Amino acid sequence: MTRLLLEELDARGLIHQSTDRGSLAAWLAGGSRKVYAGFDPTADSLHVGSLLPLMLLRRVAIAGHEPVAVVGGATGMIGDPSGRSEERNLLSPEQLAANVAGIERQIRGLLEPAAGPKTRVHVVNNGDWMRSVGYLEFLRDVGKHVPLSQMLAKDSVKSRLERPDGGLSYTEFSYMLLQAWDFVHLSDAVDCRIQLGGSDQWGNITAGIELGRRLRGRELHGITCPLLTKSDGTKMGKTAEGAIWLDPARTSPYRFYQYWINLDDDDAGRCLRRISEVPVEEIESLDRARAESPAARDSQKRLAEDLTRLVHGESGLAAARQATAVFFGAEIADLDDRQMAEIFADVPSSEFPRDMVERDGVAVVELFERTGLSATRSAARRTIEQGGGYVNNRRVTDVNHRITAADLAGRTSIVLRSGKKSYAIARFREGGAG
RNA sequence: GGGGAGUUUCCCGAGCGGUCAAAGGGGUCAGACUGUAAAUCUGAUGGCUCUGCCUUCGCAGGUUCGAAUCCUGCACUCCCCA
Repeated sequence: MTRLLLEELDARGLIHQSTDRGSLAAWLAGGSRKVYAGFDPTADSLHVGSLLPLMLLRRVAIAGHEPVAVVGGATGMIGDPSGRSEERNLLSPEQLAANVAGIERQIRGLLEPAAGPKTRVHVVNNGDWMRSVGYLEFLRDVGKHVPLSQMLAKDSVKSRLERPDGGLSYTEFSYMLLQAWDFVHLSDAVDCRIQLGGSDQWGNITAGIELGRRLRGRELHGITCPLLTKSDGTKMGKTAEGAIWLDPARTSPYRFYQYWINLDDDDAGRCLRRISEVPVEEIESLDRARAESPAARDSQKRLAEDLTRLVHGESGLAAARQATAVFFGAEIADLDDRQMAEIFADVPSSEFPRDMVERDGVAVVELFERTGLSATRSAARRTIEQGGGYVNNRRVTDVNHRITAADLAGRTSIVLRSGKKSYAIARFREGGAG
């Protein structure tokens, strides 16, 4: 067993609120304990926003306890109103099942490597125990023990009721009962007595603790961590292009890596502590380095490296780094088509017939226009005349240059670039469409 | 119903017979600088088979060697008086 869980969480600023610290520590000290956190199946992949609870569970595993990840196949039918300003849209059961499956896979992939040989990783779906519970039964066995006054007093409920457009359906209102019952169920089933969550989960967690006491006379514990927001006030993991996902098919390892690289200095420090596994001592020295020479971006690099390796593995990190080198000017040569495809996964590509590059080839300006990199040939000409046109990352100096087979990187492709960051791939295939 | 003002290139906005693809600003795109940031500076900004050619100034027609600029009609917008 490495560092004690609570000490580690403290050192990383991960504890916002918790139930009685003394009994929490005593319970954890008694052996390998189960600790749970829940995940909403709102999509078939988790995104950066879910990294915080996920990493909390990894820390649980690393500290020698057993993480219990609950995927909300049942609660996802309802939608958690906590931290939301509007009523959620309901997902179809099919969609939900697909989401649950995708998320379960991701969670296992991240948690299992963190667990020692004797530590079990539990990934469960609350749909499995909720489905068989009847409505009347639930009202008698659970609802009866939850005072309405307590439910109404929760911030998540109050804030919604106080809104002028005053929306909170009975369905969403009931959400906390389901989550409370999850907690009690887990304490019955696997003796799980601790729940982790973001600070917006406090109300749901305490509801479960309360229910455990009333129904079972059992002491349950809860810890919330501060919500991770960016210094500019926007949500973590959201960019202009959309959310940053953990699924490489949705967000390539390169873009994932770049997201962390581009973080503001303050955010980088906070993320290192809260979601990376970089040791605290190292983070402190990175803090100092950042204060002295922010331009080096050591913190961002370390953060990006740690998280990309964790989520996408060593090969994903290598791909992200290679792509970074290429995107920041490294000449493109000796890359096979497969590597090209990986690096340029996010780049729009167009296909052309092979004979276009035979003999005299095509004019660069035409290719810039046909790939959509430039709106018109005139625009392409201007870009090149001003020194902003690149072929395989080598600046094009002659506006009248023609692309021939000799210019191809790899067997079939060529990488065009306009300015610093607009890329397009042109592929020339035997019989390829124009 | 009466009187007046207007419609310009992505946007705002100058132009009022040739030197107008059309000032200036914004935006955008390149370049330099820089921390893969912000700011700043420089250049470009209708199209093309590009030292030239073609198409643009609400729409249609007319005057003229020549029209975004003048005339006629039409459409739309705005303002003032009833």
